[in-house]
Amino acid sequence: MAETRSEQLARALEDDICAGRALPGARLDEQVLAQRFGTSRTPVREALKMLAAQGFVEIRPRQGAVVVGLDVRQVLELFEIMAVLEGLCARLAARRMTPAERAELTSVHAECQRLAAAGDPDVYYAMNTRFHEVIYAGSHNRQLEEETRRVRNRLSPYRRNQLHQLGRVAKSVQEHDDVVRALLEGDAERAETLMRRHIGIQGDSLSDFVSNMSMPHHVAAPQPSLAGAITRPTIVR
Amino acid sequence: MAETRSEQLARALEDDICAGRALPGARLDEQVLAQRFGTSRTPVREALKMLAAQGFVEIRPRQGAVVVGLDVRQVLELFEIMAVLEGLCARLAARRMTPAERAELTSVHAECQRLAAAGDPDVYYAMNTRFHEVIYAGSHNRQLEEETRRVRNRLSPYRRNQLHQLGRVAKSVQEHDDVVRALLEGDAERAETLMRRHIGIQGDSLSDFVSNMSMPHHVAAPQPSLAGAITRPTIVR
DNA sequence: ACTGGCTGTCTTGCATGCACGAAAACCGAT
DNA sequence: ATCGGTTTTCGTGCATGCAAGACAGCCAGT
Repeated sequence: MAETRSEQLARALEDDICAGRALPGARLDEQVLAQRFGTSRTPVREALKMLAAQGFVEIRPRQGAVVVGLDVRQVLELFEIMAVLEGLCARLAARRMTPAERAELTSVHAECQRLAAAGDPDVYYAMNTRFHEVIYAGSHNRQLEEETRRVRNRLSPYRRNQLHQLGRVAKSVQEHDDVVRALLEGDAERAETLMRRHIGIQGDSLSDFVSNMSMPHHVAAPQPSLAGAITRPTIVR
Repeated sequence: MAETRSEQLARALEDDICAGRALPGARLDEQVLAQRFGTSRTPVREALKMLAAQGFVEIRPRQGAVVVGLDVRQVLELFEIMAVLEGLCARLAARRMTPAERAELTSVHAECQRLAAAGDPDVYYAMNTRFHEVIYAGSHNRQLEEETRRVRNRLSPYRRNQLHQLGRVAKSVQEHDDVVRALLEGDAERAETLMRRHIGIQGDSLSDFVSNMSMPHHVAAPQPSLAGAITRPTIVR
């Protein structure tokens, strides 16, 4: 297998963050983590450094690591990036997807529609993620795939509840439908535009989102310097 | 100052890589680096982990770290990303740049023109970088700014000689001119399109570049597993 | 009571030590 | 001489130890 502990830890911690088990602002204590994972502090530290380099945690020298808390502005900034990245994925996918991939897309999209009708936003959320993943892969651009996924993951603590907006699921699946059509027709330009709109500011999902957010759960860092001020009791799990 | 050694090291190493002092494929020996920087291996390791997380180096467990060597395909992939990111910068900058920033842009652009006429590609290269930086900043989107710079840095080992192409400097500055015009007119759409073209595949800079490249200097990793096969003598400086 | 400084405690940052694994060096056999 | 297997060597991965810095609590002074 040949995977080092620090990598395992990094993945585990990133997962905790993305899944919302470690909330923004939560303190990540080296010793506690070391103990939880049954290692020494060293690999924990290395994992934290990696996550810091990717923007998932913030390490303030001599003050420890906390899960990054993004304020509204920063979230919007990331959405702007997300829109063009996903847009590019769609553009490239329209040109490059293999027949098998197109079939996969169609099938996942159908599943999305089914689950949307079913009505559970959380279940839909999972399939929605798969839908987008299929398009990332369809771009046949690994770097882009990784980059896009990374930004997506950074946002994930904040989008969790997005689909709980009334009617948002229906709208999402409708937008997917338009994207799929463009993709299958090979209309790269339109696919990109539609995807951008789906993710980006132009869709009203975002403004809903913002108004809902203004401090996502309870924590957050309006000023970076305040991020750690609210030192909550190291929950993480 | 409050900056940890591992951060300093990370910046120093990233700089070595971007500046071409550490070539793709070069082995980064922990002990050697530790000695050079007068520390123990620990902060060196942490720095390497950070760089690995950002895609600058690759750490193969138990086999040490090497500067990432991108093959042609991967470079093209990154250019595709670069194009949309810089395009977004331009789009946003067209709308958001302050008068002061617009003045700065104009002035840097003028300087570019002057240096282009002067004829030294390397001097122009530096000013060209500043030009793009002004636009990153003009986007008023910090996340985007960082992200774009990061991708740019990852590519930098490969673009160094790009401008040595005959006539490339003149073309570059001409494209800048078009971008600047769109920016100053506040034409976001056009600014984005032009910038995309400037960076991306549509400009012929890239195909020139590719034909010139096919293994940038001597090293490279067509197959990831081969990356370190060519273990060159740990130059780095 | 509130502010400012001091001290103690605790966590981080870095150094060092040790063991496992991989590559290189070696060696005998064909 | 080349090849397969062994041994040796060396570098990495992780554990541990130690010192400096940050925060909390305490105390004195206003």
